[in-house]
Amino acid sequence: MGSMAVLAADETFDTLKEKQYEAKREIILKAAERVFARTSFRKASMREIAREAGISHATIYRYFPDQQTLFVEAFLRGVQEIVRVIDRIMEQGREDLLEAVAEAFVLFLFDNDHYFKMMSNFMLEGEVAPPLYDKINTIARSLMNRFETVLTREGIAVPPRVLIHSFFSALNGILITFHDYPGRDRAQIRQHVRRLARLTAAVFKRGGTIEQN
Amino acid sequence: MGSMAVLAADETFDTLKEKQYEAKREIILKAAERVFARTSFRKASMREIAREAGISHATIYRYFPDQQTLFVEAFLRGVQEIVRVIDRIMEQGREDLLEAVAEAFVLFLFDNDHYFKMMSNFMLEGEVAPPLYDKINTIARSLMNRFETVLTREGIAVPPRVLIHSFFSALNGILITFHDYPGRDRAQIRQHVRRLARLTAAVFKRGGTIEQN
DNA sequence: TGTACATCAGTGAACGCGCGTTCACTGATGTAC
DNA sequence: TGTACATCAGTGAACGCGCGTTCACTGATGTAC
Repeated sequence: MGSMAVLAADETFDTLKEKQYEAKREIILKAAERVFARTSFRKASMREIAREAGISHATIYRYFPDQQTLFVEAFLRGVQEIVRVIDRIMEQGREDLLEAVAEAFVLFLFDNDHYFKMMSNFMLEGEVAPPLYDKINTIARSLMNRFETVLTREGIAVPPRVLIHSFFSALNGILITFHDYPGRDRAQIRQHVRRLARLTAAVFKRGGTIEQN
Repeated sequence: MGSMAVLAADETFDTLKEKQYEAKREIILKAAERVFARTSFRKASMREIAREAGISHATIYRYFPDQQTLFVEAFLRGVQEIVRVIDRIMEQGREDLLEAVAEAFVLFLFDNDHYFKMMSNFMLEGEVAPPLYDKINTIARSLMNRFETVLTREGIAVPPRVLIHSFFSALNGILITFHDYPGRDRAQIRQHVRRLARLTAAVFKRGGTIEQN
């Protein structure tokens, strides 16, 4: 809607048509995300996504060649947001920067846990086309660059790549390990995950200056 | 075969029959594990497991009520081994105990990576019957107890539960994050995972004495 | 020892389901004259 | 302005597949007399 209200000066029928095409893709992607969030991405079927978008399931194939492409695109859209979230935190220049970044990272993926599930799935099953692979890696790398920046600010002079990897891994591990902590409700788990992320950050701050072995 | 060769003194036809029944279950479970290892547990079908065991797929249902039960039982058998592996290391009483334990844990799950996949799946999808849940938790808890013991030996007096959780998470995270490190072959990834595990152990040793925040 | 019967492990065929994807068609919109 | 035609987004129905599970049956083995 919003994108249609304002027309650029050089708008032509063709560019408008293109925009409409994009807008429709967008609608399908959003519908997919809603279905992922509601159930699990593993159970999300083309039929249900279509129902959510208010169209026939056959229509989806006018906009996406197949299911995998649709899923991957939805995933990438969402997960890129995380870099923006972290950048916002880094601009604040707070005392407990590493803790804050760790917390933000972990809570984002906890609150949007279908992204984390999809990520885990891609990482574990690993049957993804190379271009997707590259995109995922680009995101991962830009995350790790940010971790590196913060760790450096924390006084760990040029932390070795392996240390960044360990830290990144540790945060991912919290999410997978406590995703379904038994006997606790979601709010409690969230709190626990938050605490673990901050603790992990503190541990790496303290213990991060390591001689190679 | 081996189990049939020696008969106990009080063997009866009934106990023998029972043993045969158990032996057949065992054969199916082993076949399942082989199929998991060869492909992915997600693609393992009842038909393929039956083929691997040299029986009809209908026969499996004489020994297991359904697929989920079979999978879970195969998983539990395998994954319990990890506690034994770690105990063996702890008995050695070496200098770098925490590193060695971390390495053993991570390499076991790397080399038997279908267990890790199944574990992740159970944790993430979380639709498992309560009794299974209890068993998984029992294993997880006994692992964490061992980590606690080692961390204590390392001089971290009574490490708080959250610290153990963080450490355990960190190791799991290494496995999921670098499961499919792009552009490296399996041997290289194994080496990297090993290094990360040892580094993580070192970081937690150094940075583990933390005031609560 | 021999015979009729019962049991039950093992099985191939079939059921039923949900799914991703394709097909053949419709009808609204745009285009040419 | 009106008419014949072309395009193409959108669709319901149908295809084909693989799967978990069940069914009805077989035939080997054990049991009773």
